[in-house]
Amino acid sequence: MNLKQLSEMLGLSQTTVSRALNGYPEVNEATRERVLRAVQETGYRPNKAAQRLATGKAGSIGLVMPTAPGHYSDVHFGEFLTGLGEEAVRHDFHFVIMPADPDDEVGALRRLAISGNVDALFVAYMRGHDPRLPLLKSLSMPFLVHGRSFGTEPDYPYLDIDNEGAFYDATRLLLQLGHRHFCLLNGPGHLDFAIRRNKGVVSALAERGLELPESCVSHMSMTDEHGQLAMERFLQLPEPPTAILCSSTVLALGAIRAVTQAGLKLGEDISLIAHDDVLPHLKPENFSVPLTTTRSSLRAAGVRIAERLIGTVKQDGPFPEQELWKTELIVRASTGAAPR
Amino acid sequence: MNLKQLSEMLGLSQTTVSRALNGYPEVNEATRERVLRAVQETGYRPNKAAQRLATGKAGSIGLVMPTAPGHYSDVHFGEFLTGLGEEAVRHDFHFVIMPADPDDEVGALRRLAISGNVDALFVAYMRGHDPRLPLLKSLSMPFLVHGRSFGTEPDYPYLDIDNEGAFYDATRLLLQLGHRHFCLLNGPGHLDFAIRRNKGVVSALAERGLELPESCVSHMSMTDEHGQLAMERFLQLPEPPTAILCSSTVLALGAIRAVTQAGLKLGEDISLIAHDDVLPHLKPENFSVPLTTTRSSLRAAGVRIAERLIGTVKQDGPFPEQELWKTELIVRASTGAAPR
DNA sequence: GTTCGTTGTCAAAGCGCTTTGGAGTTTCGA
DNA sequence: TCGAAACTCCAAAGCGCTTTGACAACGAAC
Repeated sequence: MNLKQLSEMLGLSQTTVSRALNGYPEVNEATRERVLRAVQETGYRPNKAAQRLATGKAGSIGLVMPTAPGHYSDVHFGEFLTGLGEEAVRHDFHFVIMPADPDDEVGALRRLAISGNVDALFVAYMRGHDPRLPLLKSLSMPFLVHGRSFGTEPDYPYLDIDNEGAFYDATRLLLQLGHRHFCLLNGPGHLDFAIRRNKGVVSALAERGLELPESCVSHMSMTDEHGQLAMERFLQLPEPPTAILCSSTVLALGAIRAVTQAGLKLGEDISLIAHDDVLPHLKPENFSVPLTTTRSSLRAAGVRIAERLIGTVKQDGPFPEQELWKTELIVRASTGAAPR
Repeated sequence: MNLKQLSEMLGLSQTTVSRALNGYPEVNEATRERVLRAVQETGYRPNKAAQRLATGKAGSIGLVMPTAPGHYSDVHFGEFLTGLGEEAVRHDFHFVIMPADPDDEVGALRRLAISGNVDALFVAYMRGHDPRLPLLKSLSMPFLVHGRSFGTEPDYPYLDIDNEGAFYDATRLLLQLGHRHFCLLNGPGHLDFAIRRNKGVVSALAERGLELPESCVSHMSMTDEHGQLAMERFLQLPEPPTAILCSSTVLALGAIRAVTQAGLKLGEDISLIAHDDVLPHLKPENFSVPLTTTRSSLRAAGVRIAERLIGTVKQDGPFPEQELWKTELIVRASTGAAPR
């Protein structure tokens, strides 16, 4: 069933039917209702490709999903996507996901943009000096980035959390508890959030005249396995840490395993604060020793980003160009006074 | 830059340029190279919407993502998607993801199909008597389901793992170890895999004249929190279990927490076998007591499904209509002889 | 009675691509 | 030398929709 058939069936022109469907005023209410009823009965749905071709819009936002045989799927990605979807469904928007080799993200993004398949772009996993930013700016298509790109002028629309502040606050709390030996279990070093969290820790330590030696920082993709490995290494250090900052509850999972296996008690021998993205399957309050965390909901960020992006496409704006969300520091049992 | 501009630039007709690009034989090799070079230089990319309108195909597979404010994002979903993507990227296919209220999955699927946005459909999270199946069959669009639908004639293309066999084997192993009191920590009861795993356990027990009382089965969405709750309940039973079958390593995470907190030793006081989807962030060999599992890679299933689906669209087939993958039973330390 | 807005409708152009049905050139065997 | 068979290439139609510009029909205003 297409427009032509529908309009012939109704004895109307395609113009009138189209207008009736799209809420234009210059059509008789009786006619409009007749059309609407026919649509109900026939189950007619406009062909999106044709609609897009004619209008240039089709209610979709595009994103690139890095993927390759050895590439870890990221728990955080799914959670974020759910947030995006939660909002998108309210506006009858959909996503076009272009899988891409991690080495070719820029190319994939360009292809996606000029494929004419999407109205707006979303990018995440920002890196320092991210090469996608210049491309996005040159594209004349709405976009929004989740996170920021360290080292790039922040003159692009983004939504980020205050990673530096979160880890600054967390470190400060641990310092107040008397800790002096810190380790940072961070995400991949080229990612923006990792850079900023690092910075937060370093500057809090610097206020007390302390440093964060390179041997006390680990940069790895955020799986529990990596958490365990890194933690085991930390515990081998000549001066083992009593305080751990951790970029994800997933990493913490592994790290705590290493702590326990070393016969140490979390919250007593060693304190740990992790960043909590509020993953529904991994709640910090459910850890055997409940985790002190910096918290910010990844899903909520997804919802908000979809809201802004869709609003921009529909020109519902104006939206703030840039948003920086504060995190909450929630104290539970995994932090305690430094052992002496 | 569009076809018209490109062809004018080259002094050729649109026909010839189009044919040169799409590998048709009736074009001079020299001309083809000239076209290809121009494409390189200008960065021309055909408009997908137009392509789709003209051909009816556009290299995309569609799926519905259930999502709502209270709805759990599923770790398994992300992992599976990564698998799909891994294969799709090789064929320059992309996904169209339509988020939908969980109550309206059938409607969303229909809308997605007749939107003309996709060449093929994929569905998962199959339920018993799944209402999407009749729709799919009536749609005359290629589709593939992950899993099966209990109670429906299996006359549709699917890829599934042998859930019943897996849990039958697992139960049998535990029986051989002397266990007599079983509990099953299963996924949501309306889902097909949960039904079949239940069946596997029941039939293995029946061979020994044992039953699985309703109080010994839990049906919950697969989060570690639910795992803990259910396990706590099991441990309160007048006759507490010594053997646990568990539908996911995520559930196992919580269950083991409950076991430990109850002062019981995994692999001694209580044995547990979990199904392992090979989630990269949750490896059974890394649990404090390594987990005995039935294993089948979710990502591999994603790759295979994309392969079949894309092959069908491109008519590369023939592919087997139905595939049933065996799982592996891998024995680690979480299973041991029944305590007496 | 003519003129002028309104209102409701339509025919046709156009979005960027593929594909059908030729048509002009060469090539080659008879 | 000629006609048939390749080779190359092209003009135009068509995919299903939106949107522009025009046109009747109808009162209201002059």
